Amino acid sequence: MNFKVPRGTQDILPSESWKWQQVESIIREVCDMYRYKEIRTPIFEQTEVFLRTVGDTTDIVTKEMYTFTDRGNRSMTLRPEGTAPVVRSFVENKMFGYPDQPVKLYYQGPMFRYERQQAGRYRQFVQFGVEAIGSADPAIDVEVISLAMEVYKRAGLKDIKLVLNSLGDIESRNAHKNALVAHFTPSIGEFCKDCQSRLEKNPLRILDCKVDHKNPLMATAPSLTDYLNEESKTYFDQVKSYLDDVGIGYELDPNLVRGLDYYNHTAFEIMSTSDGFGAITTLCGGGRYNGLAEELGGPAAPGIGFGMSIERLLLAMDAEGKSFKQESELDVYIVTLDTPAHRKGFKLLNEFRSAGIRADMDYMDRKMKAQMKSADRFNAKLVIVIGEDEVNGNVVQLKNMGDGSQEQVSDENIIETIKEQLK
RNA sequence: GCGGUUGUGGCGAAGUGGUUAACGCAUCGGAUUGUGGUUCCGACAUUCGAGGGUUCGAUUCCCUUCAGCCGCCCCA
Repeated sequence: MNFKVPRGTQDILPSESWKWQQVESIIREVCDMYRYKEIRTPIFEQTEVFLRTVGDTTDIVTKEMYTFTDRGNRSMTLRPEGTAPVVRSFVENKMFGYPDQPVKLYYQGPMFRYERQQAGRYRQFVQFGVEAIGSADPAIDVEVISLAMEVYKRAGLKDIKLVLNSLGDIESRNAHKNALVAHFTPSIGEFCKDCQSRLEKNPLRILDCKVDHKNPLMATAPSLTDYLNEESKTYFDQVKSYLDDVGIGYELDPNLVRGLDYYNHTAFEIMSTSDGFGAITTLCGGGRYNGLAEELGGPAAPGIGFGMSIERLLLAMDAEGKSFKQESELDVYIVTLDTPAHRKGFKLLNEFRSAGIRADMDYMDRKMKAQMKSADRFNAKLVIVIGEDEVNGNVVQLKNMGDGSQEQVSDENIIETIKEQLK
């Protein structure tokens, strides 16, 4: 029997995991800079949390959730996204009563969606996200966007663009939705079957259909922008001018729709424009969700946030030929020639590590030459050679791998000498 | 969920209905009895994703299944 990782999941091996750690430290630094604090919520929630918020007609809920019944006969779901759990926690822990408002949180961890895998899409993926809850200031929409852009900037990405839209408030959105349905219903038969189901589920999506885009009804369809009421329009204008103020460029896309029901007003995506990227170019998606806290049983608390996939960030870096630099793995590699030397080396090894020196040695009983090759492969700065003479003389040979120089050092002085050479 | 495509050693990659499954990289050993990144020599797949079938015989043909990749729906 051969075991494999479940479809759509992956092992992140040491050859990759160090890159993840680099991204994670960028995330921590940027969030610290913006004063966002980490929150860690469970990996599964009561199914109802997602049904009520994400929307029971959305694809996520209807066909992508990992839902199971636990032994207490409760319906649980592996989280498909991060916002609903965070807002659930906000309400449950009464964060609306915290003195420092808005509450600014970030999270990072695996999300689960049962989808067919393709480039940049997995069934378990890691999402980093941010939520600012409690403020309806358009400036904080821009703070959140700016935070995301800063992460990409520090990762070295250049080929990215911000795409922006306003979904308006509930009133505007419903007015527009009704107009769309009225516009398309008489002739929906001319459209593809995807569009026919979109008419029911999410009529806005008909507008960016790849199959029917040349249908004349598309050009004459009511635009969401025209249906924004005064308040929504004003809010959107303010977001745009704050973006201008901080010098973040954007592209307006009146057809930009998010796949979760809880969004209103600001909606945005950050996409890769790099060649050689697959069909999935969205690196980050987010928006405003006023009303979500109430939906989860809390007081009215406006919020905005985004989610970004670490996998896609790494993919975008590859597509742009960007890479983190790998540091030297080792300060010292200990080469030993026989059993007594191996024992002495092992003892020294432990002393080195206690002294804060990164050290390792051979455990495969390899010949000296092979041990030297290992030291080279690990990019060790120094090598210590121990043979019969060194054991008897209470000394070691200390070799600098950079310039090839070598000196004999007594056992008592070895740690001090190494630290000196590592400076 | 739908369509297309691929699956040979740690990695990359040839190949054929027939008895030894190229080659390259990596690894290990030796040339050099205690010193790395070069060179030379040697070793390294009872096995060709898994299961079944056809056949005297299949890694090569057929079926099923699993997985990867690309795309659709949708999304991070």
